[in-house]
Amino acid sequence: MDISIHIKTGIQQAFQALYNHDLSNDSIALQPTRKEFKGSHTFVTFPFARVSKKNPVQTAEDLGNFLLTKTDWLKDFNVVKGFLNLELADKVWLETLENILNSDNYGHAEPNGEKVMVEYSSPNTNKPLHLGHLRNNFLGFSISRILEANGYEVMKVNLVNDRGIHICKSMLAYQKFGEGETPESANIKGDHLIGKYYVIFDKEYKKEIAELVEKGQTEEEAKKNAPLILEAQAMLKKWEEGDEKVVGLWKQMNDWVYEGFDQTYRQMGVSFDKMYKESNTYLLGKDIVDEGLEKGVFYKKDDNSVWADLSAEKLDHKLVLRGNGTSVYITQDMGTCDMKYEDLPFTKSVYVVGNEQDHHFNVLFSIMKKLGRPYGEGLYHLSYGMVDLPSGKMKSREGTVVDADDLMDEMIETAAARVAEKEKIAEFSEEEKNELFKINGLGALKYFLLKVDPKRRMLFNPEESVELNGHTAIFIQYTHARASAIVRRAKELDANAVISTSLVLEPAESELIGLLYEYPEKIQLAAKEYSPAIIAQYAYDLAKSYNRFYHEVKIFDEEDEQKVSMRVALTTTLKSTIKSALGLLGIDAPERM
RNA sequence: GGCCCCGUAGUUCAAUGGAUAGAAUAGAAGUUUCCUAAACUUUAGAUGUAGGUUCGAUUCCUGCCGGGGCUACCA
Repeated sequence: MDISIHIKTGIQQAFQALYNHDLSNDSIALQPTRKEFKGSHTFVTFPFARVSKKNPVQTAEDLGNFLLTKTDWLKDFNVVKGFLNLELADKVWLETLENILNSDNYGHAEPNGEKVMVEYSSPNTNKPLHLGHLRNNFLGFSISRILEANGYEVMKVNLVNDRGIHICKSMLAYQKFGEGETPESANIKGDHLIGKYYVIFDKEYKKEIAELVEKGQTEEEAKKNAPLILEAQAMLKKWEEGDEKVVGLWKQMNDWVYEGFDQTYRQMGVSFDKMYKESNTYLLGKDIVDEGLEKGVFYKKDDNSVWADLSAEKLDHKLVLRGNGTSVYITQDMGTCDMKYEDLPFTKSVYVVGNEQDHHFNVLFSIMKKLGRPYGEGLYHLSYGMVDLPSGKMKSREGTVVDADDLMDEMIETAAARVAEKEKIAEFSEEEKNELFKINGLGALKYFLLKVDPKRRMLFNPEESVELNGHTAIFIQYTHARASAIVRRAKELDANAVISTSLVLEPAESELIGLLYEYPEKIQLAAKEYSPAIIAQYAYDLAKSYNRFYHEVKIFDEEDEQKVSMRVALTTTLKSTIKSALGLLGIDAPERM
């Protein structure tokens, strides 16, 4: 049972009794009391002065007195200006703590019957994943976990861009310069091998352009006339016609790439329930164009091209079918929308895609709504900003792209260097050590990328992210490990982790429970706002509060048996909530480190 | 040009329209070598700019300045 339910119901009753006014549940906003005042929950009365027809202070006094006399969960209250600060009775805290302890999946909602599809990752099969993909994958995976915790049935999907001219570029370069090389023979991951040939294509292509320019062509002409690009285009045409040789090569190279991706995804700790491939979806959507014409959502120009007029939404006019009857990107996306809905009749569909496509999704969603799709209102673009590095911007053309595999390896190495110097893990086996370093390194990476508001462009500092102190995953993981140590020791001592209701809470303890009570609400909020950043902040707040709590408790633990068991109960609770919060971010919480 | 996003301590990030704008890190001063931690305490330091809306604005609205993105019959 959530504490705030008590309070909200009480306030509703008070408004009914005092002012004969029905207050809706949604209009009651409670906020944590500032630490310089007594109390845990604060109700702001300014907005209700016109209902009570009294000044905010008097309103707060009246409410406080009503709650104190008519309910049994309030210990005391104080009023500062229009702020009503509530001090809850000890039994409320104790009940809460007991609930948390007895609940298997505290903070997780019951199934709500709604289905949601989350699409993320969206790699191209012509090159390996890079730093930007890391933010994408972590966001997508974390959002999926958060939605699940909120009771949604979630389907995670990945729409792979496995066809098109850029794929042909890699294929062509391989055909010309590959000499039958394979991932095994070259001893590199499949996706890296393909990426290598994509770079080779670009290099050779540039050479050809330079030659043509020297012969008098303009740069623009040269780009169009270079033999390599013409060959690549011819290859794409053959692929579309189903040419056996081309398709065979395509399949072969795709297999290599997918093998490489699998490895990368496993390392990231993300997974998908279904893979979609553009080679299967790129022809979808033409029937929707016809439908849109019938419904008057689209119109046809003289040259037969089909357009959507979205000028009313400030989105201008958008082409949805070329004059020659072939589709554009958005045609395919419209079709994919419907296809997804057939796979899972969702109420929400989340697209985790970079903010450079904000406009595209505005257009797509607007069209689907106009077409009257039942899921139209549930379409959501989880847009995120670019990730910068201290060294500067990433540019694929200039070879300054940070490879995801390399970065993850480096993170693990750095974490190993930091954690190993602590000499606290001397008794660990090599295997245990490596496992721990992996958990630390990848946790640090995930946490750092997730703690920032997704829509903001952010700076990723690898060094800072693996600090043992500060706002980092390792700090939180370490807190979890310490909590685990206390619980372990308590078990050895046969200390009973049951709460005695006669206990009086020390300030540090009630503060800690006060933090814990907010947990379900935080998750709820995060799901609504699609923000793992809030979960990250919360995990950190918990870990930090543990330091204060720990020092307070230490003073008592030899003399006062009861306080020891309270400490164990609190520690157990803290441990499981930290673990749960980290779990929502896709981060492991080690038992020992 | 039009449209969208972002501007908060030196730096990296917070803040459902609420109280004195929070953390972390770097800096300054002090205590300690005990707890699985070079830790703990104290201190200094910020809302780009000009208006507007209201009991109250980092938050909402308008102009300006700065950064980024989009504005393809590319995907």
